[in-house]
Amino acid sequence: MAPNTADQIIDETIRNSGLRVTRQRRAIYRVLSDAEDHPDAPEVHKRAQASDLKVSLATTYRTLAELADKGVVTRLTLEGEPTRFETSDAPHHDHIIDLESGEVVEFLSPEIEELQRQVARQHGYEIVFHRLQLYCRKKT
Amino acid sequence: MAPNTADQIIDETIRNSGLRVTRQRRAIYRVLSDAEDHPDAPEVHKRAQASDLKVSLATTYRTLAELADKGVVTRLTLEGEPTRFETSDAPHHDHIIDLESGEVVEFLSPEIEELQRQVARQHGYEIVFHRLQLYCRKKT
DNA sequence: TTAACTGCAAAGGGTTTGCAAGACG
DNA sequence: CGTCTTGCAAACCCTTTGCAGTTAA
Repeated sequence: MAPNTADQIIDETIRNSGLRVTRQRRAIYRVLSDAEDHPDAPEVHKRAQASDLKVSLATTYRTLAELADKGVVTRLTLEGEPTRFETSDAPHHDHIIDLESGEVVEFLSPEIEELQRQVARQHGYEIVFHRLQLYCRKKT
Repeated sequence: MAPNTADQIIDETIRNSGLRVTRQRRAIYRVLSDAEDHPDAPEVHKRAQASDLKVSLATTYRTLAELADKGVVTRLTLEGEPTRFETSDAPHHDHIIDLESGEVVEFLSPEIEELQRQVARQHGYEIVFHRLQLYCRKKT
């Protein structure tokens, strides 16, 4: 029977990735699940603290790295700032970064994705993953 | 009268960016000028040493940062590795990263560029700069 | 001459790791 | 219970910085 509550889904996600389910990992993954934005590791740590449990910063880094390696979480590496994280459950998307506010907007462009595949193919490659970031300012 | 030797062009480039021309900066910029690949700062330092002159690592970092801020040099920020550098004199291009060998291949796609502009516009933005990286493996 | 630049060595910031104690399965 | 995980603190790596001496213009 399929899991039905958010918590069950979280546990399942962690377990399916081959890791033991611990309170710390649950708390960390939930932070990303709930996040509207794209927090970095210290920020995830801070939010995880806000729950009942005490999670160390080391465990936060370790867990984020593990989950990212398992593909359950995605690293967002921006120019000149610490790595941010997001869950991988949303469909694939890329990012617009507002240079003034730092806000990050997600977008999806199947046309660009297709052209990327073509470009890669022309060079004898196939894409494993890609990063597309548009550093923008609000149009006047 | 326009500069005619490679060395004169290098000096001109540095001077035009508003910086004094020093032997260190000349050596550092020349390393990037000559590079076929995309070296990081310690590698640029190592190559600059290979010339006559002794350049410190601190100066290498400082110079690369200055030249990047002036737009003469471009930072290449890849996933999980130190920042690499390239001169900005080549026309704009994006990068394919070979995950096996670490090799970086440059490519150009006006179609993708145009689609990017459209996407940004749809979200009320205009692009200041962008990064597109295709992490690939050789097609079998 | 004098403001800009360099080298050195020490500091910094983000991230990782060794180890002993604790918890999941 | 055995193994995986955690917390702590120390270590790490890449990069930046303060300062005294040097150099381009």
